[in-house]
Amino acid sequence: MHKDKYHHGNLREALIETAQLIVAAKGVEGLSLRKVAQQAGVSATALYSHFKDKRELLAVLATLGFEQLSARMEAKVHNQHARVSHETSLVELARGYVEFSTENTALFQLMFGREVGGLLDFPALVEAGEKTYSVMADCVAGQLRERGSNTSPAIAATAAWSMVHGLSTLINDKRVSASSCGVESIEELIQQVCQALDFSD
Amino acid sequence: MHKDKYHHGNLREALIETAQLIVAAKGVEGLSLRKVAQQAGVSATALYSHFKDKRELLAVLATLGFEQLSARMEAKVHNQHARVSHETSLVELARGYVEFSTENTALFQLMFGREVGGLLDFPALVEAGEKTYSVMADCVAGQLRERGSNTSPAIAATAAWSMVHGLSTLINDKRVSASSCGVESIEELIQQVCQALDFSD
DNA sequence: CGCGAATCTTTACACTGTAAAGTTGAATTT
DNA sequence: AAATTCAACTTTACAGTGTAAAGATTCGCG
Repeated sequence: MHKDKYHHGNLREALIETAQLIVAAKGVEGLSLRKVAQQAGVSATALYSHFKDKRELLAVLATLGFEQLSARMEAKVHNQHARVSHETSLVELARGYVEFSTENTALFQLMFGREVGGLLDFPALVEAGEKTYSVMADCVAGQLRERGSNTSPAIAATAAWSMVHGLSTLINDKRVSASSCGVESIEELIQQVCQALDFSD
Repeated sequence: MHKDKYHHGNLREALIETAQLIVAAKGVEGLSLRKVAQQAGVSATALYSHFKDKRELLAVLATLGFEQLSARMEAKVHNQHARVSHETSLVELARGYVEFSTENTALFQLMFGREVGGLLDFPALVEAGEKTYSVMADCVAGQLRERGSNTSPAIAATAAWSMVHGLSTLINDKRVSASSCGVESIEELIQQVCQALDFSD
């Protein structure tokens, strides 16, 4: 396919893929530039021709993560009417969010972790994050409209995002589980918690 | 006071204090054992007489953080009736939580960050985390009782914690702010968001 | 073809956590 | 009181990290 282009191939993409694999397998702290380089079959510092920093590589990974997350949530919301239940689309969106965070624990931690906190000087990353927010905000706004609520959409969106994000974090940190809440599954937990938020059906 | 005990003084406490200062000043990634040692006026590896690992030192910091956080929330809840407003104690508790997270950003990140995620094998840390949870759970349960709600206390506590924790995280990551939600202050934001949770007055 | 520039390698350095062995001095035993 | 033990601390050492600097290679363009 896309082999041996200029010098060795299109390194940049290869490095990103390798980095993604390492993060998924060993977590963020298991990612060293030298391992990425070695696993991509290239010299230790070759990376610096394509990325300014380790930070920049991480920023790219985080950006891709946000894009994945947005796509996941949108898919959930749009496919929602094909499902059995009469549940709210926010519940489905929340499921997408939580699922993403548990299926991609390390990436999720990277996206919201300390390293990215200081990475807000990467425009693409900021944009991807805002896109994620807007998916959530649109969903919430639609729901408010449907039920003729007069709550501020901005507040409601923030409340929803806070709750979904907090729940994801706490579940991943094993501080909360289905059994600790007396329900059968994470899916049910999400639905119940959304109900407490007064946003379910 | 407590100077020059055995060999050099009570190193353990001194190291902890130094580490706390460094974390507060430079963040978790700014903390290296060698800096701690140097700043405490001791050899680079002296630390290993009192801590097995860097992880263990971090676990201690996180534990102290949770204890601080619990105390802060409890104080807020108990002093609540002395305040002007007729607000719910959960709102006050949430303010305590968010305030703590913004006044101790780095520590908060440490407590819920990746390094601590893998630190659940420290019993004291686990216990301190559960204590924090129980403060929140008690507050929520009391409130449910007051208003004769039939929501499950476990679910309500999880919902409340999720929201408060998520909100803290998002504010600290600068993904949310008072102005982005169209309100004047963080205090007001918290109150509004709690209201959306259907837990305010 | 030749030249410039991008890509990649080599080498080097300061810094990290921590293992291992030596040193010290206080506490306990005899 | 002298000897011994043992925890606290230092020294030295090593492998691994990010990254700066300078050299080598090969691509694209004039």
